[in-house]
Amino acid sequence: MPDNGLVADIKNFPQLYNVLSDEDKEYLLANHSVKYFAKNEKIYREGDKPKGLLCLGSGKVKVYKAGIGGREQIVRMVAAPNFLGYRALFAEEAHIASAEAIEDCVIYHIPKDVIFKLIASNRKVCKNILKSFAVELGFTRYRTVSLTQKHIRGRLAESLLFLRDIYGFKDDNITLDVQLSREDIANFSNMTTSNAIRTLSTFVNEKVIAVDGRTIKIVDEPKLERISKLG
Amino acid sequence: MPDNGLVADIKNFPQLYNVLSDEDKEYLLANHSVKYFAKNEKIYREGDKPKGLLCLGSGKVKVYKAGIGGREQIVRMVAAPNFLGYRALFAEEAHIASAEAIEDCVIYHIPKDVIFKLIASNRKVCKNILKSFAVELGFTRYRTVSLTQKHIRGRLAESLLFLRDIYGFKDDNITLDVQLSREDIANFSNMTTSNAIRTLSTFVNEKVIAVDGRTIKIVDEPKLERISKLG
DNA sequence: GTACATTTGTGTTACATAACATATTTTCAT
DNA sequence: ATGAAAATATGTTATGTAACACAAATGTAC
Repeated sequence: MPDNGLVADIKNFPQLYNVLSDEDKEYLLANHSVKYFAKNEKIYREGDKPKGLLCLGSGKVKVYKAGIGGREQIVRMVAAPNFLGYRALFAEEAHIASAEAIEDCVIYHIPKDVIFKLIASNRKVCKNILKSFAVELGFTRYRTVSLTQKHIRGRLAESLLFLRDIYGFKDDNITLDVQLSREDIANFSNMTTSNAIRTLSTFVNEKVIAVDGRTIKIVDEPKLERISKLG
Repeated sequence: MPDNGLVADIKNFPQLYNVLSDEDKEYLLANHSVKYFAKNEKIYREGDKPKGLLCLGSGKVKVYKAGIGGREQIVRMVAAPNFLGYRALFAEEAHIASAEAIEDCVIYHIPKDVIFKLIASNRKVCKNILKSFAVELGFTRYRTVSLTQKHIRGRLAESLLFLRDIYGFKDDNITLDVQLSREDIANFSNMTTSNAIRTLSTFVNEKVIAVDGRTIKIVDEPKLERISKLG
């Protein structure tokens, strides 16, 4: 059992469980499995065929694609609770990205036919999945524009703000509640690791952020927003 | 009436009409409207609230976002028949992109409550929309990686191949069945207009394509694929 | 505790591409 | 037809960032 404080129970996955009828709840409880993934463990790989719907119950996950020359691009950072790897399932294709735990994770696996039955019997399930898609497509399109058009400083600032939006702060309201390597930060911001390190240093010098190892504090949020906006 | 040879009838929109029960078909026929858009006419704008589901019955549409300094980025090229502007509807947000007809278009408009009723009463409608989302999210993620990582030649080659995939060839099996300005090609390929023009010229010199005004012929398809792959 | 691998940090160089300038051609309104 | 505006074409320069090289710090295995 991972020691992340959360009970490994699909009842804690509101997007799905909370909208079901009592009958469907029973059906779901009897027809899903719980899986644990350790930090750095791969959850699925590009090319794998999805066998069902994954729900991230607790932990954090990065979803990334191999680009030109093996350079990896992180296309999604996932916080719990959230659907995972569902694009390939509903497109009826193989996965076009890989997913890796960046913290110990609990994942609920719902077989393909089970989730399709639930979608058919419950309109809210369908609506929630549609909404997840719609929100994620919006995010992805937004990112396409900013990753291609913003300069390094703007891209990095934006990425830090996204990490804040996705994972939030620790109790001090300033420390990002996620630990990433410089390489991950670079792959999320479409830049080389060198440039991510260099630009983080610049931000520290400008007192926009504070860095201690992999711990990042956002010291001057308005300024970071400004850097992100300006591009 | 636009002279595009297609009958303006939602019965010709298979993703939706073909999967409905007789009862739902009647309901849909009685509860939708048909709209015509001339070439270059805006269909919706960033910030508009969607009032229903749009279905592109005939014609061609570009969907684009305003980027840094007003620089526009085409995020989707749409061929008929296809859903349009549905992301904002299901995300329950305003449009984050604009849509413009690049040819005369026929568009069916289905009010919000009508489409949600159809989704609730028919599992195939839901499945088709989920699939549209899944496919488009896949496309968008793929694009994010190639637009950020490929070099100019690779990006342009890939864009031309996407136009082939989306709109196909004319009867000669070589001429792309879509007419775009150099600026649109640039905005679809994430480069300046100058560089789009320059690189198209290079491709012509290398006998990969042939250009006559806005008409583009793909002369050496394998070579174009190679340029796209290499990046 | 030492050796080794990995991650982080910094300076330098090379290069792709945006920005700019300008010319030419096409389109369109009158 | 004619002038104005828009689109297309091409050369030059400036600049941001990747690539490379290397050093220091940190983590890990034995």
